[in-house]
Amino acid sequence: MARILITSAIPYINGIKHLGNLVGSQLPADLFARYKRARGDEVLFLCATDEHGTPAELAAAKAGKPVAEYCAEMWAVQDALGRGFRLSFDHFGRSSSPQNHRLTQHFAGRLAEAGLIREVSEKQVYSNADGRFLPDRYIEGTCPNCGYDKARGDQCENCTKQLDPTDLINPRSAISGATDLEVRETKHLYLRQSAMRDQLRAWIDSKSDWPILTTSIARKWLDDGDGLQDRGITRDLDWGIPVKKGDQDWPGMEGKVFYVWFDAPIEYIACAAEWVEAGKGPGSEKGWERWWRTDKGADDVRYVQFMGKDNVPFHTLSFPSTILGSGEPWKLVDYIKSFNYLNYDGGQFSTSQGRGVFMDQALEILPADYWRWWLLSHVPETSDTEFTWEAFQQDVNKDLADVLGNFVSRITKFCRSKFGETVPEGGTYGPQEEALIADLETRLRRYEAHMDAIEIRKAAAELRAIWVAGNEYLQSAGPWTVFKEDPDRAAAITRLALNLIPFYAGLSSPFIPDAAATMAGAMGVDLAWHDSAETALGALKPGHGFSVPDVLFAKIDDATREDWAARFAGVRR
RNA sequence: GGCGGAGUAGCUCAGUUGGUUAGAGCAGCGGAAUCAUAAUCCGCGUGUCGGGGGUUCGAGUCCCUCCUCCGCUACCA
Repeated sequence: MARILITSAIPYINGIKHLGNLVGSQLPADLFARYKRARGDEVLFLCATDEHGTPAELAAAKAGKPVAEYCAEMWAVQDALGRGFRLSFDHFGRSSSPQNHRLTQHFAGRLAEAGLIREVSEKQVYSNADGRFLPDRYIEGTCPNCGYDKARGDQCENCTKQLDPTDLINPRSAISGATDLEVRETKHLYLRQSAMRDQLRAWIDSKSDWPILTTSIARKWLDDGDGLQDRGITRDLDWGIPVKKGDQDWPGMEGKVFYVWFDAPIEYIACAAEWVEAGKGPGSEKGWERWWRTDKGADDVRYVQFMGKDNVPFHTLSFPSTILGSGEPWKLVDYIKSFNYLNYDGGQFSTSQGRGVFMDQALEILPADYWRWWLLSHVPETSDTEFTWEAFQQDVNKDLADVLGNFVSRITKFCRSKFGETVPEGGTYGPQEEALIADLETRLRRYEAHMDAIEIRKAAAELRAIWVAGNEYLQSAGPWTVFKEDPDRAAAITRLALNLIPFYAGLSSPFIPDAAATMAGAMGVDLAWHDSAETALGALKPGHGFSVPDVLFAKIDDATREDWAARFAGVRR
């Protein structure tokens, strides 16, 4: 039994995530976690909310709430939506947790002792009206290059020229519009990533099995320009983890907090501690260390991270710098699965424009399984991919309703009408059944291989082919015709077809857990993964009772699809 | 501008280290069947593999160049 640690990139606290966010990390991570658990591995699957930073403070202010209260509420919303999508986190934590405070401060202290932290005094724009320092992109003004009047302090969107906030003509706060800005001196801590460059490169180079998307981004940062740059890890904000060296104060850094990208990945570790302290893990207080400390039992753990491509630099460079730089035996990631973007009907999903489908809306209109199946079978693994309502309707109707749902319906109803609601007795499996079993055995091996390799689209295609094989068999065996001449033979065919349902339920459960549970329940068995088609297809014995389930997947009709397409069009540019 | 990714059938996408007639699903057309959610099964694919040039006995696959789209560009996260 292998031990697998799985983390999904942690979603930012600021608002409800759209389906593009979901499919880019949490959903594929959940698929893998469910699969590995089904195969009998010991899995710890963690996710959390990423709560710190300027956008959280601003969102809270907009909502008229203290930031801690706002984050607590949004955490509850995201937690509920995650459960709605059947995301099977062992724990859904918060980067603002006391555990993360302690660990983040611990890592900073270790890095300081190792000489990997330097203090930098720098000038930053302060807005008196807003009472806060402004990140470069929260400053707007006129571009000195092209005259565009909504240029941001880091870059002009119009002419793409990179800017410094002091370059802007008539600068103003993007938050309030205030022009009462001044440049102030402030002191910050920098993580000396440049000193870690060779160590990081050697580590990246050793990962020959990683996707090109992952390693190429990492190498670009290592080699671009002057090479890997040191990175500021503190901010002048109220909401965050106070800057400390372990449990000691950090002279000169009073009132400052760690940068969200410093503390967010550490939450992967802290989340395991939250899991234990919430009483969900092993009893001992330090039980989480057997997942995270190679000197305390984590040496046999395989750690797999899931994330969108925009997160790769932080997971291949910044977070490993933190871990390696600590000099302590923390578990490093073994495999990074990164994803491209899902586009929405010819453009991007857009939170700010309300364009696309958001997690809460998706669950309002359809059960989670529909979304899980479509999103996972179209997950943007090798390139960006496209969501359209027409494709969604067609694919879901065909795959779930026609191929899988109807298979369950046709055989259970056929059996009920000819033999009653028990697995029929009589006849034996012959050459047709042996051929089917052999075919399924081959397909099952391929399906497992794709799932093990986290080749999600290929796995989905193979699973679908396994469903199709049931219809092919039924069609060629034709029990409805055979029944008239040879009821015993029809009974054997029906018995095998009924046995496919629990088999399909197990194999399908990582993709469509609710329907899988319904299928197993209707057949009066526990949901289980079957390693062998031959064993699985003889599991239900003659006389075993079952019930005809309700329609597993109702079809989406054209009028409904058009209605949704109009409702979620949002505002186009 | 720099770096990275992508451009393959009407649509969404596969195409390992270059090797026989470039594949799958959907959509479309034809047929079979009638157990079933009018659901299934079988058959049918000449597409300038973004354009151009090159290497090679042979290129979707390697090299050069150009075009288009997307992402990142270190103070959004």
